[in-house]
Amino acid sequence: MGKLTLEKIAELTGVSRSTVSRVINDHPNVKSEVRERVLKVIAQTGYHSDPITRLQNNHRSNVLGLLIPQSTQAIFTDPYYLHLIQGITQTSNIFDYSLSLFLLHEEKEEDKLYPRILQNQLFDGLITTAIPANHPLILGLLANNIPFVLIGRHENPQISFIDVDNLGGAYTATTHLIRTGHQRIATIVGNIKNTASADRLQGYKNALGDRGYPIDENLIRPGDFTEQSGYEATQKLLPYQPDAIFAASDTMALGALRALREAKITVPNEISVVGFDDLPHAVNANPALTTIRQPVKATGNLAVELLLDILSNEYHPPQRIILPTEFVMRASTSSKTK
Amino acid sequence: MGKLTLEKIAELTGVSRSTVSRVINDHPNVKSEVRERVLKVIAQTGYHSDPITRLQNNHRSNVLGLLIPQSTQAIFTDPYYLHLIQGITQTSNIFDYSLSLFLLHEEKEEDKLYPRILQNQLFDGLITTAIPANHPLILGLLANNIPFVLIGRHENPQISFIDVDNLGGAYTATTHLIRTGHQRIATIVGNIKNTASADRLQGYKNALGDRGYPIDENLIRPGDFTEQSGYEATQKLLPYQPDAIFAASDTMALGALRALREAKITVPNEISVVGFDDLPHAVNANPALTTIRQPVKATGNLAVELLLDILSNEYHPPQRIILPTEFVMRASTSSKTK
DNA sequence: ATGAAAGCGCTAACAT
DNA sequence: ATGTTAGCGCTTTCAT
Repeated sequence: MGKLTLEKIAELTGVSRSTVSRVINDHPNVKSEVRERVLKVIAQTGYHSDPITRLQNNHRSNVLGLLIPQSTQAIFTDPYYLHLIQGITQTSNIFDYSLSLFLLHEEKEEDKLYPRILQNQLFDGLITTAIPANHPLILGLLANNIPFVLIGRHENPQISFIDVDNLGGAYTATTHLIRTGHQRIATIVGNIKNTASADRLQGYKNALGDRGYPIDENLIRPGDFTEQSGYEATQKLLPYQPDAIFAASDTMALGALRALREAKITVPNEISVVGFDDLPHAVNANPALTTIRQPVKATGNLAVELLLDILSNEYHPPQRIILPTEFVMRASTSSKTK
Repeated sequence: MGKLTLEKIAELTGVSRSTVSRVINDHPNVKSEVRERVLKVIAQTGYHSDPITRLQNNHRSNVLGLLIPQSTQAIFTDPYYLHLIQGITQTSNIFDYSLSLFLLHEEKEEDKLYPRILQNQLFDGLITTAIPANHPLILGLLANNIPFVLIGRHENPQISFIDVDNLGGAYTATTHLIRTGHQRIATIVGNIKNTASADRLQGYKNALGDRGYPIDENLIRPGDFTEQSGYEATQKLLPYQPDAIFAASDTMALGALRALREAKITVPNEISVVGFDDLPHAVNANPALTTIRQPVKATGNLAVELLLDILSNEYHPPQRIILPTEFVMRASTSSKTK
């Protein structure tokens, strides 16, 4: 038996290919009686139109791509991504899109993957994260007219993105530390390729500046969002005697707590620690972490909705969405003002 | 300017479409001088053949699908999958295939995803894990002639799979415990949907049986590969006074250690503990875990190679690959025979 | 409302 | 070695 094609269905129903095609695509111009007949034959035969040909003609695959430009190792060990991906997966499935996660074993494989992503039109739109501004992939996506949304802000006004208020969150955290009487507030910065890191650092600086506090470069240490980097940064901070540490992620804050524990420095009595994210491990930390909560899963949900919105509209002005953060006070901070 | 097509390239070069097509597909029958000219024009224009049309004609997308029928939550918190996926990603990239991971937010979304996977011919072959025998997806893959390999053995002789010697590994672990004088050897079983769990349990039983030891159902406890399940299973085992516990995964063994620590039972003096996997957290455990090492990453590597082999051969008898395990002795077991 | 026919961009069988 | 032609399965004008 030959493959079941639109043509066969047409033959069996006694109509033309065009009519069958119209039925499949929900075109209005089909007499309902004819539509019924066609649908019945389709059901009986178990016909499915060839997805590749449909893709060729309709430019719709019902697949969304997700690219996180990090090694799988880095992605899978970062609870932020876990939650983000969950949000993205959830909403994709709700809207009947498959999600396809492109994975890199090592970051340097980017060079091979990106051209493939740009060429392969096997997904309808792409979600991507943490890409440096003016990264070639971004330019390629724009040049090839591939619909995409970024997670993380971007200067380019043509680009739709969704981000959280990193600046405001960091500002709030730092201000709280100032208000509660801390004098030497240090910060551990995240991966600098990430705009979120830059924003959190800027929020920290703004808060200090607005209150007339000096910005001491010795109290600013680089990290890369890993626990280990928080640990090491803290060790390097200790000689400068900070009385508070604002870490740009909970995971790094956990590293800070470990370093302080080893140095026999009590938290929050001697040093207050604030994190960022409020992922589940923040509340399980010892002491439970004061942190800035960002809506990670909602970010993923909204990224998909935004992308689908772009896909469904012929005309789509770029959208820039910034989600708010919340300050969550737990046990790792105390007041020095009494 | 219109879209760059094969036809345009032909025109610009002064040859026919067929010739250009032959150049692109590395057909032998092209005079090398002509080939050069065509390639030059292609390079100059930046032409890329339409991937969708190529897919339609060649049935090759250079994309491999990966489906792990678990929630993203379960996948991302299981170090086994992390390593497996790394292996798969690595080899895919080496062979210039993109890897596309299909994700489920909740397991019940399977019903929606599977039909899409079966229809969408957007990948050349699929790798899948831990699927119960005669799962509808398996039947669908067979019925639709979609090339796939399973990670984990399967009865059906048409199916190619790659697995590790779970039976032998469990047998070795249990035999070692017997040889070192343990009398009441308990086991914590993994997720029963998984053939690996069944095999490890069977290996345990075989070892006991072969040495004339009784099989005591009280010493066999179900788990689901999570740390928590190992913890709970151990608590339920304690009343039956085991002197050794063989856990079907390191993660569950870690849970066992935690339960024993809380119960003030010393390992390995009072109870010996053996895990399975030898993922990095095994050696970092306290005490370091005696375990059965399985080559997780190699499993992923080989799964891809096997799949690519199937894709490249017109005739491909199903292959069944079983990788060996190794017994790794560390500090969580001791001898009772002195 | 329906059908005929052209077209999508490519491959491959068939000529020469 | 190269060109001509048909064909893939569908959508979409353009007729009627």
